[in-house]
Amino acid sequence: MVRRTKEQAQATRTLILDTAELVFEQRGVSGTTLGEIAKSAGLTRGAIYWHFDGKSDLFTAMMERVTLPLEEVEAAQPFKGPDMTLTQMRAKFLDLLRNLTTDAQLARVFEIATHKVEYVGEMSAVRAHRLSMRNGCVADMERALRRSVRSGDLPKGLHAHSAAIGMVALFDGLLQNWMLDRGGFDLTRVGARVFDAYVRGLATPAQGDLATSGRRVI
Amino acid sequence: MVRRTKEQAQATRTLILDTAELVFEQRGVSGTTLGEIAKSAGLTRGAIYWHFDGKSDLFTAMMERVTLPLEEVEAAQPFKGPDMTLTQMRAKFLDLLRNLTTDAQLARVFEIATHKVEYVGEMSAVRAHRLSMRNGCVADMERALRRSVRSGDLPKGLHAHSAAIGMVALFDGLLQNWMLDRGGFDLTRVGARVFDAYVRGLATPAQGDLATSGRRVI
DNA sequence: GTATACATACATACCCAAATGTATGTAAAG
DNA sequence: CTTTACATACATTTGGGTATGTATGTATAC
Repeated sequence: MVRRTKEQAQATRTLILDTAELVFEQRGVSGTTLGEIAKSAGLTRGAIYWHFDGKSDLFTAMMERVTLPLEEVEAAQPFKGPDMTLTQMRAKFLDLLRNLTTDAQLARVFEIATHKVEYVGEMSAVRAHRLSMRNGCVADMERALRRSVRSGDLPKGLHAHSAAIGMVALFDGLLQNWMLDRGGFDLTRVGARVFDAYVRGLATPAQGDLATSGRRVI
Repeated sequence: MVRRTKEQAQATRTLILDTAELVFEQRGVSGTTLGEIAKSAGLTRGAIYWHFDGKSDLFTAMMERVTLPLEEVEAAQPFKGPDMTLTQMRAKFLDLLRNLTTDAQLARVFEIATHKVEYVGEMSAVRAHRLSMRNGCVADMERALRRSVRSGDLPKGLHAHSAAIGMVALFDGLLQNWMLDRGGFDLTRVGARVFDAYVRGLATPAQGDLATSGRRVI
């Protein structure tokens, strides 16, 4: 049997991408050969080379299948992003956490992007992508914080940039730690608690500089 | 010239480890060949195979050269670790951040361990190691938090486990984000601010459950 | 003190499995 | 009849492991 219909061919392409996800996760990107993916999918390398230019192209396609939809959602709300409130940012982040625990594919690809690929050569794009995402999040968060300062919900003296960096680091860290040991804790629940604690801390003015004055912090 | 003295041989071994660090960082662990390392060090693969069993052994030795000293420091204070106060934990974490910005070798190895190796096969040990480190940190932090609760510095209702997870995630996230773009921000300064903000948040009791009751957080 | 014997610290050379890329075959879809 | 969607076959490269060569350090005997 050869030559399938267009729908069948599309199904084959999807099968290759799905299989690549699984094998990449198990053996790492540089550790898996196209032959492994093909065999695991019940195909030959010929099929893969027909649909993709090579491993790098396959990897990119696999990544974009997940990241592009996420970014389209972002792009679909051109004016909301930069103008989100803290509460909206909170909801957005918690949604992301919830999605990670719900959507197995998202978790798999995230796992690959963080622990199963080396940020080097052609794969450096992943790093650049992560960095630009982070920078965007920090910028959005910083705007949201400044907005809260203007509205009086956060104190005037707040160092919005540092606070934003910390907020994003907090979520990224939670996310990374959870990926290190899925099921180790309830990502969404802890995420909410920790977000709220941090924001309460931002809302509480630092009395003197306890830390640097040599006194006990707590 | 061949057969060096023991000191020269030790120097060669160190040279190989140093070179491996640089090449691993540039090309990724699985992307570098022993030939590359040898050539870059002005040696041949024979020298590497004399000192190490292979790439995996070389990698392990390179990691342990950095991690073992760190853990010995830890082990040297057998009773302090579990009994640290929050302030001591703060100092410890901030020291780590400071070291990362100061010690180029530490930063290089950390970069390799986080972005230049795939957590798969023999390299899974790195992941396991990171996880056990994190779990230890969370446990220590949780004890420190409970201690602060007992001393009245933190409120009774504090969910110490979640708070500890958040604290560790906060630092890990900062660290990761800083590694993504070194020089992007002042790691130590932001780290201190963010730690203090988070602790202030823990010290501030949540009034009602603002978040889950549908009201605005801030 | 010197000769001998062996271990050490590499360099060189060879072999082999595996992975990539490509070229070609082929049967059905359009 | 041409193109598509693969499978098959082949050529080339590459890296890892290992075996071997070799010059020197070092210990011991005498």
